[in-house]
Amino acid sequence: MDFQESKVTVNFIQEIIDQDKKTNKYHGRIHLRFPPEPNGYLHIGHAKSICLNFGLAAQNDGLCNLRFDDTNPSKEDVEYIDSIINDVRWLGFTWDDRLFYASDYFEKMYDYAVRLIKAGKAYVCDLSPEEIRKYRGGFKEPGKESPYLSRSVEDNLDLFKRMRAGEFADGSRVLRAKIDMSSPNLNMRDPVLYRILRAAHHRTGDKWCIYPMYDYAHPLEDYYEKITHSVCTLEFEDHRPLYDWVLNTLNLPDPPQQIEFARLSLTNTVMSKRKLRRLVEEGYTAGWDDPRMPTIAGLRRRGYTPESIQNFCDRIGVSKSNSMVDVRFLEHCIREDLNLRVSRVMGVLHPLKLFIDNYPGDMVEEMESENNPEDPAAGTRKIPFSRILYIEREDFHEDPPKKYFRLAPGCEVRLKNAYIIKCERFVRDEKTGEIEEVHCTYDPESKSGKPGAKRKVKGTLHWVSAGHAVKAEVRLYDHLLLDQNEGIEGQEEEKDFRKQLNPSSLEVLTYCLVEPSLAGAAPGSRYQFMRKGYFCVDPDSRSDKLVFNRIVSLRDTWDRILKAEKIE
RNA sequence: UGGGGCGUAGCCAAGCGGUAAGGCACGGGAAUUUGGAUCCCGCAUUCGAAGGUUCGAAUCCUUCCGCCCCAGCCA
Repeated sequence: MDFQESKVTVNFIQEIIDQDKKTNKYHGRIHLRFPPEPNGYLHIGHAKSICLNFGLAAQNDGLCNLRFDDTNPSKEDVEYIDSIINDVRWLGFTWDDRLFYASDYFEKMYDYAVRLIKAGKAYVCDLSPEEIRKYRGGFKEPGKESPYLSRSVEDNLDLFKRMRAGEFADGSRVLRAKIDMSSPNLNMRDPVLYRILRAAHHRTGDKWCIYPMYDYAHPLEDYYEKITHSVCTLEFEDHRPLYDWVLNTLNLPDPPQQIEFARLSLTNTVMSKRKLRRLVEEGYTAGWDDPRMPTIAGLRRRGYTPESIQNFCDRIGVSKSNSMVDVRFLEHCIREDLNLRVSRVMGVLHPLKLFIDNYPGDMVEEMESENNPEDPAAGTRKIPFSRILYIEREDFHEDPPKKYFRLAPGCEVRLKNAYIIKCERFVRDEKTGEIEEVHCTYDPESKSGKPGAKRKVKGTLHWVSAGHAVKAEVRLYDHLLLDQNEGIEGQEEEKDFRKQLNPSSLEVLTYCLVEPSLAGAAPGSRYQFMRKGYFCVDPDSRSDKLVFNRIVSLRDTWDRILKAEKIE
């Protein structure tokens, strides 16, 4: 009997859903939403939320909406709407016709505010922003009631209508909830529901000059869309009583419930919008889609697959404890994915010329190579081999360190899918002292596939044929931050942020040589450069100038041995 | 020292009164025409700490300690 591996992930939110299904809360319906504010680009932290919400919906036969929480026109822009839609779709999620905007509900929300006023639960307050702050009190002192608290319903109705009509200046009045100025939860001290803000909205234009605040708008948006489980991040925990207050005070049936989880933090990575913006605006990175950025756009350009990101998000788990996930786990996820699906090719990043002195100068052989040892169906291809080759500079050592099993004088090594060669001598540039050429002889009997190839040789090198190789630029990326920890959000000094930046997060290699099968490789296509890592053709790539991004290196045991010895 | 949360290995994270899953990282080994992938093996006598309840506690109770969030007309 063949059990289908169930893909249901259980976390504390799923447990709540299970319970709600059992009690038939919401009549068995499960409906979630991903509600970004269109004020920036999506990043891997948003991906966690996207995968959570859409994933929970999918595994519960529910639905998940995409909704723009566009209640603050002064910070928002259509540019972001487009990028967010594109990114969520790229990640692999669909919302059918359920793309919504909070701004579509402005009229309804206004009516509900009128209801609150009529119920004596909201009032227009003329206090200035500074006065409101003073009246709010502090953590230890209770707040004071607004002098405008006891305005009549009629006056409030009139004033609110005139706020909407544009009779008052920005900031001169607000609509406030009438709750409790002495609440230990500052969010309940008569929070602002509506403010006057003359800013052109990207969707409603100048139709409105008052805009609802998040705490008032969000529960209503959820209610209008018949959301059942409103998942958000931990910092909104304190707002939940207010979320519930709005719904309960308006006496709305089947009120959605807010559930909070911990946002994602990644080691060696910046995640706050503010810092991401600084990276772009101060020119540390080339833009929002710079392959070093943890934005969806950056990861996409870097070469990450949507599947690997989804898998990562599914596997890190969901909880309420602030956590810092090791970025190496993300790297593991992309390696794991690409290992199975991507073709192996040979590319030399730091070329060193190698002559096979006993190989005929006019001969070219086509060497057969498996495209992917993990996937026989990927087939094979031919790679030209000739007398003059290039190998990786680090694959030759005139005086090899111990445990080194690559090329060195007098030593034998195998050229992948070709011959076993022996190093006879090398040529050094007199002026620079740099090694310019390595001369070898080959064993004609050792051609790959032939019986003579069966000999044990300690190392295998990748190579390209000098006369056939294609030039390429390769961009190597490293973590944005040197530190494992991002640093406490908002606490660190400006200069500390700069100090944390990795000065060598980008290394551009302008003269690399790749095998000829890569000529004309399309932007977005991914390969494994054998022994080096996974690479993706950048959009900057042209047919006459290939450009590759290194997605992630291969695990490098040799590198670890070297580092371990350095420490000893 | 007001309120709301959170503490299980280096990092995530299961666990829901019956004797510490899994993954990443790390270490060792096998095999290998990628020092990749794969495969084995190891990696918490203990769950922030101390008391208590219980035959039995990471799970229940008490106290303490540590960390995070909140005083926008941002979300």
